[in-house]
Amino acid sequence: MLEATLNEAATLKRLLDAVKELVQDANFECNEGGINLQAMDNSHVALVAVKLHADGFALYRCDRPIPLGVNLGSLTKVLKCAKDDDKCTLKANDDADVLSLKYEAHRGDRIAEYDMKLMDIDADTLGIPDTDYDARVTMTAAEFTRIVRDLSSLGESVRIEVSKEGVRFASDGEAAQGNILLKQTDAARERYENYGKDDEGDDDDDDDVVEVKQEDDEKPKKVKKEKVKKEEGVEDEDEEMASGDDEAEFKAKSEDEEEEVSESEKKKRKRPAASSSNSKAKKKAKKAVDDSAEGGGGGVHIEMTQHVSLTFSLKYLVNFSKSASLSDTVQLMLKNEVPLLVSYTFGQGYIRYYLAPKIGDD
Amino acid sequence: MLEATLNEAATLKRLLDAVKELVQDANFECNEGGINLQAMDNSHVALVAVKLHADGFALYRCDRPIPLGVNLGSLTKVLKCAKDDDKCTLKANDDADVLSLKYEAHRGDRIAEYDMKLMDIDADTLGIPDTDYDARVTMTAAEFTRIVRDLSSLGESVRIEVSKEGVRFASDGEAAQGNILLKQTDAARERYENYGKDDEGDDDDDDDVVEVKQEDDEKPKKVKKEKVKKEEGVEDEDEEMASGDDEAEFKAKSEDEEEEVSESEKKKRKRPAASSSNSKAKKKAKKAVDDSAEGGGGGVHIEMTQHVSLTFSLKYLVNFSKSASLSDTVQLMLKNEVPLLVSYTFGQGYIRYYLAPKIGDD
DNA sequence: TATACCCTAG
DNA sequence: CTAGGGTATA
Repeated sequence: MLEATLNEAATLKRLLDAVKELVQDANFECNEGGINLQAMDNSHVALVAVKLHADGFALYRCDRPIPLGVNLGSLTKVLKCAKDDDKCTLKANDDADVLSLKYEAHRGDRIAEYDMKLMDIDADTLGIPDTDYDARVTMTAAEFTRIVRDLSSLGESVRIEVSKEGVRFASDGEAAQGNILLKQTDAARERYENYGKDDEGDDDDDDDVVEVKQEDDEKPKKVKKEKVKKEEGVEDEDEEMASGDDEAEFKAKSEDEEEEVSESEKKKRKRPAASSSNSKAKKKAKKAVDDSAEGGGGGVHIEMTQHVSLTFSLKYLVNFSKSASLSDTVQLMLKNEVPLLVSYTFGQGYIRYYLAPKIGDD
Repeated sequence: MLEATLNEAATLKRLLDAVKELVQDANFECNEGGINLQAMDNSHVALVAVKLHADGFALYRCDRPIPLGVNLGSLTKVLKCAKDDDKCTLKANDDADVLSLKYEAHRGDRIAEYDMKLMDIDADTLGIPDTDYDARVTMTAAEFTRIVRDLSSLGESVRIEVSKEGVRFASDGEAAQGNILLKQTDAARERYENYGKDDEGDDDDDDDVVEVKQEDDEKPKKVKKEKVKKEEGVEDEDEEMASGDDEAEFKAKSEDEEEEVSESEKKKRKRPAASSSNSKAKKKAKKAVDDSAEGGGGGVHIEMTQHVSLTFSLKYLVNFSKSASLSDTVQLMLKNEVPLLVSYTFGQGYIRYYLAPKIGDD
């Protein structure tokens, strides 16, 4: 028996927007910790992982783990019937053959109820590698969206290169080639210095992190050659990655293993959504965050242990960037030869995309 | 070697918006005076001429004339990657096989560079007839846009009729016929009395111009039967106009003749952008100009030596009217049997369209 | 498949 | 009022 109430149906709508193009069907794994979704796209090049913390719900109850096999197209249709600010209650029985959605206007004078058929989906629970990334790039979600959309009009793929100088996105196309360099700025560094840190749990206190300051390119301040650690809350089995023809692929485990809620996850859930990324508080947060910079808050914050350069399909990145509606900020985690992690964290949880690099590039 | 910097990439973007649908490829003729573009549409019914004055650029350097053969589709794509307020620098070597565009955010934390392949384009430099038009109609660009868009939903073509009464746009369609009469108003006359005059050069001092005042239809004030002169800054060879099946056509010269910077052009460039049509100053200019009229500044200003009535394809006019983003004001120059000139003048230069009339109409 | 127009959302 | 997404068309 699952019963979960979201104060804003918009959260779900926005989540689905980005995911539904990647995968058609997916299991919403519900347990006491919240709701998780993990799925690969059909070509096994991209993986999406969504987490909605139980305590992000106005009401949450899940007696025992239930996988809800959802056709995302159907769910999108049903969610379209909700107004953005409707209170939204999900209900499913243990046999999980139907998902009931109830939309209530906050004034209480309107109640809509929908029942959606569920399906059995082979649990392709993926092992998400627990990677020690070499670079973490934090920037505004809007800027990331803009960049990948711009470049996608030129070419198929983008090379992302992180150096002390900044991060460079470069694409080659028939008609033109282009590259965008985002420099690290003090404003961005201050803005994002602690972004995502309290999300991560144990290590990654600021001393371990390599701070690359823009102005003294040759002697970055706090270089301690530890890796930029991340992803403690995720199982790290099946680290090997099968290489496809052109792009590496994720390999499905096809086992019914629940992603258990780790200690760090629990810690994360205690965080009082302080990271300025709640959808409601968006404008205000953005404004507050841009104390020194105006309009969009340019510049990036970079933490890195070594120079990385990888090439990715822009089609996927454009898709990922749709999640900008969920958070003002996006983080890119990179390491040569391994999948890129694109992470949007919002008050209620996160959505993370993993994208295998194109091979034979850098 | 060309190097030219625009303070706002938006200028180029807007220029391209209107031109790219008319022609696919065109030469940007760069010389010390600035950048010129001249091209016919595929059917040779319309001709577009763009001028960007050298001193309208924040920085301009062109050692010797270079024709940049540009695929406008590609350039549009590349320009899409610029934010409207980006500083935009164009660079090309003398061999002109690549055009480099650099976009810099004004904050400086974002630099994008694009290289676009250039191509050799047969220089179809057109002889633009130096026409003594019989009527000059000055109106707000927005009103013109509105009119041609309205009428284009009714029919294929519009008859434009200029009389002392005003200017009438009339279209016949299957379902309905409609016509719009814009009367000359004192407000419009005052507003536009000197519009374009300092752009034009030698003659056209106000005494030579036929002022048609609306209120005393039967005895217009200063009728001196000189022609309304125009287009001194343009070569006037190949005046003959070949007539096509339905519409007259422009005839290409197919010679590599540079449009040289005439004396009147040079005078024009000294003009301190006083004509209230800089893209930046748009809202303010419009407001200042609307002292007596509200919302868009209705009414037209008409100068004419004789009644004209011509019919044009609305499709083209709708296309031309996209240039309204460049200037608040548009001028129509008409003379029976010869192409209409639709002219938008903005701080940086102008864009002019010539459209052959439909034959067998009036 | 790419482009243009329309519509909706911010 | 502008921009982005979707749809429809070429």
